[in-house]
Amino acid sequence: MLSERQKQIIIESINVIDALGIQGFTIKNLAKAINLSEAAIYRHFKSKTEILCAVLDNFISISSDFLNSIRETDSGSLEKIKQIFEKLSANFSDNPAYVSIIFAEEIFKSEKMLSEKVGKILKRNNDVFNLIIEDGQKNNEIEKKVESQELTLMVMGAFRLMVKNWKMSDFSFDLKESSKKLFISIETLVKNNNF
Amino acid sequence: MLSERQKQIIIESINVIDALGIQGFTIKNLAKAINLSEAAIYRHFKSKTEILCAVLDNFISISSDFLNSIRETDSGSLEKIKQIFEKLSANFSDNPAYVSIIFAEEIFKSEKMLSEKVGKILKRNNDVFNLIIEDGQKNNEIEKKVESQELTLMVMGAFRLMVKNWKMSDFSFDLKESSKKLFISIETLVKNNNF
DNA sequence: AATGTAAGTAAGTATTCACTCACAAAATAA
DNA sequence: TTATTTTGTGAGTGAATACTTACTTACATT
Repeated sequence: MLSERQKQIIIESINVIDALGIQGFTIKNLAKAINLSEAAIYRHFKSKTEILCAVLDNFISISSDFLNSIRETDSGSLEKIKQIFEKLSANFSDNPAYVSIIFAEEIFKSEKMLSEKVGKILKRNNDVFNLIIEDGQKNNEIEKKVESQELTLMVMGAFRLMVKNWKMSDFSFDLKESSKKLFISIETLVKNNNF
Repeated sequence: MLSERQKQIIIESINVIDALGIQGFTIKNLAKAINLSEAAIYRHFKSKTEILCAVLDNFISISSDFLNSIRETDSGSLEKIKQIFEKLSANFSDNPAYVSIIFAEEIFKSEKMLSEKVGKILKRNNDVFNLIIEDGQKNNEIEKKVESQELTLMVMGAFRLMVKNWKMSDFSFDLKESSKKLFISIETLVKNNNF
């Protein structure tokens, strides 16, 4: 289990990366953010790589719980996608620093173990959407003229690009509102009307 | 104008960033890739930031020419999108290292000027797609139930995610084929059938 | 042949990096 | 109280960083 100090280090690491980029993520800057000596950091993590690893594991565990809880509900496929959009946009609005971590896979290129972990996150998210959409097609809820993998690309891709635009614009629009609007558009396009 | 040596430095910079990430993009590694001394680099660029700046300018000029040439043709909107998809996927297939640069906006966080430049690239690409889609809606070629900005998010977002997946999978599938498939799916969904 | 210049280098500079170590204070256990 | 463990620190380490300096070489122009 993670100690309180370790959790704090993870949170501040995300903040430092968000503010200064991966090049600004140094032990010195991290220690300054926590108001601790550099040496003290090493009482809680044995290396910088281990900190980055913990940052990713933290994200994996949070999003796993969330995705599983949605998959288990007995709502329809479109309703599930709507819930994912709502939850994710709410989370990012509350904690914008997370965006830097989640959409900047290149950050973790330094270590093979880290970039593999990121690859798995991306693949798992893809699989979750794909399963939901496949179910929707079987239930005649979602358009069947287009393969589920292509629909997944559009749904995930559009959401990711929206979040990226939000960040690049310095969070100048309401992400939750945009997210709602995007979902309605997606629903309009992919809903099966021939049934 | 850029000298031959400067062009070489730009190309090798892209290769180094692609291979080692932004953290591995050091003057030492760059010099090694060109087989030149570190000091010699500074005969051609006065700083590392200036090299990164040249890398971005190089990309801007290439893609500007390309996007403008497509916008000027008198093909339909969907045909234009198809051409963009074809051209981009062909370019990435020929020069995979470029993907690292174009989809890794975080690389350029170190300097404000660089990150602004990246923001402008993203916005311009968005505007190009948006204009094409708006035209298509006016001509009753593209579905009007969904706003053009939302369609733009889906088209650009899906394409970007496809390229990202390609890279994360170590280029394990044929990008040009996937791109073709994605376009057909998009066409199926957004084509106006009520006219 | 003499001169100017572009393009190169070896060997530095100062600074920053991740990380270590000897030791001290504080919390916990006996 | 005393002993032990946990958590902290200041002052280092060697390696790496971007960049500079003093100097050399290759070559074109006069």
